[in-house]
Amino acid sequence: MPAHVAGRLARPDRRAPGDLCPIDRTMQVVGTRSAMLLLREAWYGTTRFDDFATRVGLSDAITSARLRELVTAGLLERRPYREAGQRTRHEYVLTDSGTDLVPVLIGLAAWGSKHAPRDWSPVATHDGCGAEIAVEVRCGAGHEVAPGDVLVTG
Amino acid sequence: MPAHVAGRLARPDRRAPGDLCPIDRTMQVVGTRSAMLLLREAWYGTTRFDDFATRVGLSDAITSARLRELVTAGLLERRPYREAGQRTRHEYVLTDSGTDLVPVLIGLAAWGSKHAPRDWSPVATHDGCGAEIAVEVRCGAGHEVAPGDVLVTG
DNA sequence: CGACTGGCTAGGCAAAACCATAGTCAGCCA
DNA sequence: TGGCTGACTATGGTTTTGCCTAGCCAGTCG
Repeated sequence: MPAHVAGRLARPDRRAPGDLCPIDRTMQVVGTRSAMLLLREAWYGTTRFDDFATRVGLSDAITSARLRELVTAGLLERRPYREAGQRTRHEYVLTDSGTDLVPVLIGLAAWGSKHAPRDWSPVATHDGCGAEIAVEVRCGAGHEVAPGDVLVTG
Repeated sequence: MPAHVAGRLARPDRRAPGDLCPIDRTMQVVGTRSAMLLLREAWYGTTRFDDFATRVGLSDAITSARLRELVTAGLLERRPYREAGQRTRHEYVLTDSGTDLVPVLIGLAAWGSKHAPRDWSPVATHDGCGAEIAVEVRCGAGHEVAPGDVLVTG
């Protein structure tokens, strides 16, 4: 069931103005495989340049470029740290803005586990409680909302 | 707060095997701007080729290629229809698999509205109830789960 | 002092994503 | 019969994404 659409978006043959769509705007920032996977790693707690490159399987050049983009876009913070007897280095950690994207990561993972299965997928559970987690669409009144029960007003 | 990671994924310097990550697998299918925006349109109820191309602002060539990919990946269904006095045409509609991706679309839209604002963004509400909608991460026991309270076992 | 390591930067190149223009094809309408 | 429309396909070109190799720089270890 499709959503219901009202307002400027309702005419089926009219192009939505370029920067009107927030999905589009988000995809301009994190719409590459490398950006999403680096964010996944940051969510997993990876902070060091080499670990990002190795664990995601990206070249140094792409890792460097993408991390810098994510920092300037405000999803990651680059901050100095010093281990004992080591010189100052930088670590990359998720900002609040980056953390706001975690539900999207979980949604992508859930879709992949269900619709593009392999021998095996990681499982995400509620730490402590132990129950499996999922993303849900809910309204402010607490109802669970099906994709067909959404009204998009533009 | 990062997630907690257990199992094979836990060693910080070990590359996850290529097809291990379901986020990666999903991004291989819908990881382009054009694919996401075409899915958005399908969710909005668009079904006709020209409307997809016009409303998303894509060239015919990309629209054609991407729609075909989404059909073969099982996210859209292409089916014939006939209007009165017209010849048979094809329409593209979301499958159950494609509908499973709607929470991701809503999550991307929510992030864009909050962190990449413009003059104006569309608003998604619960049709009928009228309250604004959001994506939430919840466990099977019904708890709302923060990104830092997730345990990923791989 | 030189080697090694972590964290990059630079150069060259292939593949994918995208655009613009133009053409095709089927059937209905005049 | 010839034109129009919806839905494509084809061609040529640019930009982005990514890989690989190589090099750099700072500080620590031998």
